[in-house]
Amino acid sequence: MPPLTVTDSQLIARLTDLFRRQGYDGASLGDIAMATKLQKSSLYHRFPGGKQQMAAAVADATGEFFATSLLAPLATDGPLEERIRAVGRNLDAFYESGARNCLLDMLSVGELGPEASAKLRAAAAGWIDAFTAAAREAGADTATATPRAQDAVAAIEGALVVARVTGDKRPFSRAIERLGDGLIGTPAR
Amino acid sequence: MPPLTVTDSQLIARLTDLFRRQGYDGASLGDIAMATKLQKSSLYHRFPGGKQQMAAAVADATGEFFATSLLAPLATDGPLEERIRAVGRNLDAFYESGARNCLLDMLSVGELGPEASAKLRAAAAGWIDAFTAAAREAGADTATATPRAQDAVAAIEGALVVARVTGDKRPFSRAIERLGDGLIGTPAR
DNA sequence: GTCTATACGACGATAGAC
DNA sequence: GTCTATCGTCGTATAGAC
Repeated sequence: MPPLTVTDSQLIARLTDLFRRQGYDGASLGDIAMATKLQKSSLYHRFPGGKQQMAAAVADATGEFFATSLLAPLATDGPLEERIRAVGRNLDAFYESGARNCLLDMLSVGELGPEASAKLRAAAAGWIDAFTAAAREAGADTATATPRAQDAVAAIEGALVVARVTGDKRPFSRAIERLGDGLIGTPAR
Repeated sequence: MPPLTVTDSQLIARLTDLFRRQGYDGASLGDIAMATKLQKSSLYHRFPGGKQQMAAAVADATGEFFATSLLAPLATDGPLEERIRAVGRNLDAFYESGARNCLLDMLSVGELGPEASAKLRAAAAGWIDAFTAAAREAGADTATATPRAQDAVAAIEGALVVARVTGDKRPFSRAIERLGDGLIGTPAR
C-alpha cells in the first residue's frame, strides 16, 4: 500500500492515547510506531526532537483541548452550577468514567525535557486557573479561590489513581458529583 | 573491597526510594544496581524474578509498613480525632510534606506482573480498610464508610500529583489537614 | 552472596532510497 | 513524507569464578 499519510490530529490523538495508557517511560518508540502506524523514521520527521517532543506536543494539544473545549462551558452564561455540571460531564467523557488516566499523572514522571515539562505545567495551570475563576465568580476571595481550584483538580486526579489501583470507578464518579461542592463551597449535602 | 553485604531492609529501602522517584518503567536495572550498591547479578540472586519481584517486595513491605506503623495510631485508644491527626502526621512524614510520590501511583503503571499487582492492590485495600474502620467508628454506616475511606485516600493521592506537577506542596498540606473532616464527616470548618 | 563477563534483544536515533 | 536498513547503546537476564 502506498504512503497513506497520517494527519497531524490523528497522530496527536494516537500519541495521547498511548501515553495515557502506558505513561512516558512505558511507551517505547516501537510502541509509538505501532500505535501511530508510522515507522520510527517517519516519527522523527514529524518530531525531530524525538519522544520528548512528542510528549510536548501531546501536553500542548491536551492543554488546548481543555482550554477551548472541555472547560469552555465555564465561560458561557447561565447558572454557575449548571456550567460546572457541564464541565463535569465533559470530564466524565474525557476520563471515560474513571477508566482512563490523566496526562498530568502519566507525563509527570520520567525525563520529559524542559519543553514538555513546561507544556505540562502550563496545561495544569490553565485547568486550575479556569477553576479559580469559577470559584471567584461564586464569591470566593483571592486567598481561597485558588486553593479550592487546586483541591478540585486534585480530587479528580486522586480518584483516577484510586480507580486505577483498585479497579473501582465509583471514586471517580463521586469526585465528579462533588465538583460543584468543592469549587463553589456548598456545604456537604 | 571484599563483599560488603547489604541487609534486606537496606535493600528494600533503597528500592522503595528509587521506585518512588522514577516509577517502575523509569527505573532500569542499571539504576537499581547503582542505587542499591549491588551488581545486577547480585540483585538476581536476591530476586530471581527480576524487576517484577523487586516491585512486589517493595509493594509488600510498604503495605506492611502502613499496616503496622503508619496507620497504627488508628488502632490505639484515645479520641478518634487525635488518632486521625497522628496518622496525618505520619503521612506528612512519609510523603515529606508532598515532596515524595506514592507507590500506588508510581507502581500502578507498567508491566508489573501478577505478583506485584496483587501486592499493590492489597496495600491499597489495607489502607482503605483502616480508614473505613475509622469512619465506621465515627458512626458512618456500612454504605458510607468505605466511600469516605476511598475518597480520603484519593484526596491524598491527588494532592501528591498536583504537587508534583505544579511544584506547590500546599495542596498536600491541606489534604492532610482535611483528613479528619473527610473521614468522620465533620462539615467544613 | 558477591563479583566479572557476556549474551542478545530492544532501545532511541539516523542515513539514505524512493 | 514515508519507507527499509542500520548504527551504537542500553535493556533484562545468565554463566561461572571466587
